[in-house]
Amino acid sequence: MIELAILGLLKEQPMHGYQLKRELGEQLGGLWRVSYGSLYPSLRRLERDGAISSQGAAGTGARRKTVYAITDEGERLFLELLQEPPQEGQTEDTRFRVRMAFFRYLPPETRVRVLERRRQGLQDRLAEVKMHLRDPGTTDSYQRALMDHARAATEADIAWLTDLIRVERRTFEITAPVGEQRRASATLRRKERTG
Amino acid sequence: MIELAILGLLKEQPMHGYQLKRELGEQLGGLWRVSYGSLYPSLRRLERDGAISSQGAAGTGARRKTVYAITDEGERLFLELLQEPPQEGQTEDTRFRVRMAFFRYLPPETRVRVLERRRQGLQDRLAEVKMHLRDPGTTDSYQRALMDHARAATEADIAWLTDLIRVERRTFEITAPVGEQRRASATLRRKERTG
DNA sequence: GGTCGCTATATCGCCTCGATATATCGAACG
DNA sequence: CGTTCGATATATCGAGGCGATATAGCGACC
Repeated sequence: MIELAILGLLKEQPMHGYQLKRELGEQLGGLWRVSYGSLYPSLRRLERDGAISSQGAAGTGARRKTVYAITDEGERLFLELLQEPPQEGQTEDTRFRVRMAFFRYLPPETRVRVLERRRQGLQDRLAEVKMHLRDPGTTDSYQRALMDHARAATEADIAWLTDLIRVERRTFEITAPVGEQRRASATLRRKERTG
Repeated sequence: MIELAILGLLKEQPMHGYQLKRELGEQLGGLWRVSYGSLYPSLRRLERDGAISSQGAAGTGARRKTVYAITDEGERLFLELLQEPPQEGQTEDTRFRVRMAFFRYLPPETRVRVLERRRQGLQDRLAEVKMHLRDPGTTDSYQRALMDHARAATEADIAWLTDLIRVERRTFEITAPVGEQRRASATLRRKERTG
């Protein structure tokens, strides 16, 4: 997940670690902040895997500024991570946010697919929460309040996504030529079963 | 955080690991699910620190059922963790949820204090998000949509908390005798400066 | 001229997580 | 009767995330 964010920023311009940390805070609107303990090991991994290249020097001592740039392999990896299916862990919320922050690099068709997968995930979660609310075993008022709030928040999230999807589809239909449009609609209709 | 949840469940009755994992999913309404990779090491730590005690046996081979029970030290630790000040990390949301699931073990006065600290944290976050929204540098429509959604969600959370606090205060004022009430109000007014 | 705070890289230990290994048990099936 | 399946139950592995902290050059300010 942090790899996706790093690659997304390096796609715009080469940067050094410290700068990446700041930008990650600003670009993503404080929605997520990385720690050095995650950042530097990730840079090592990415370089090891050939997704980024470093060119050190420029500055003495602690002012070294090891500048990292994205490679072709990195560009490929970026697009792969951007479309990756949801992993359904507890970090999935953050993962989705980071992905959406770089949506502009995906074609409208793929954007809609990612958004719909996310919505499906939330609908599953909503069903689960509702089931728990129906369970008469949970009598603790605070636990019920938590669940009810989770229900409301999830419903709001779903409504927001539905709106986004609608807007995205409209852009898509205006932009795409007729042939493209029909093929894309078929894809959209098919996706529910395959996911 | 997982320690708090384990202690909270063991407070009600002794349990073995597998049972704990199930209960954590049910009791907390699917708001959080623990993995074995977190559960068993945590049980080891808690036992090492004397917060829980295990009494193995009962069953042959893999059906051992190592039953864990909370100790006096565990009860002390539980209350300490339950009131612990916010750490402001990315896991703070989950931490708050787990804490609130065991609110019944805290006196109303302390509950209000925890809720208000949480609200203050969210207000800080809201201010940050709003600042980012005001920044004209962020032109990406998806990033702006994310921030605006974060704003709305945070505002909804704050409103929810405000409501909870109001209800909690009312319960408090009805329950507490006059002397208690005055002392408690002073504590509440003082808290902003000390935190 | 001292010290405060920002820039910058790096590492430590602890914890979390998903996956997986291992093994027992009851029920279901033919 | 055997066997196969799924639930119960404990445990560990490697990869990775996180907060704290170390180190050190640097400009600004009084």
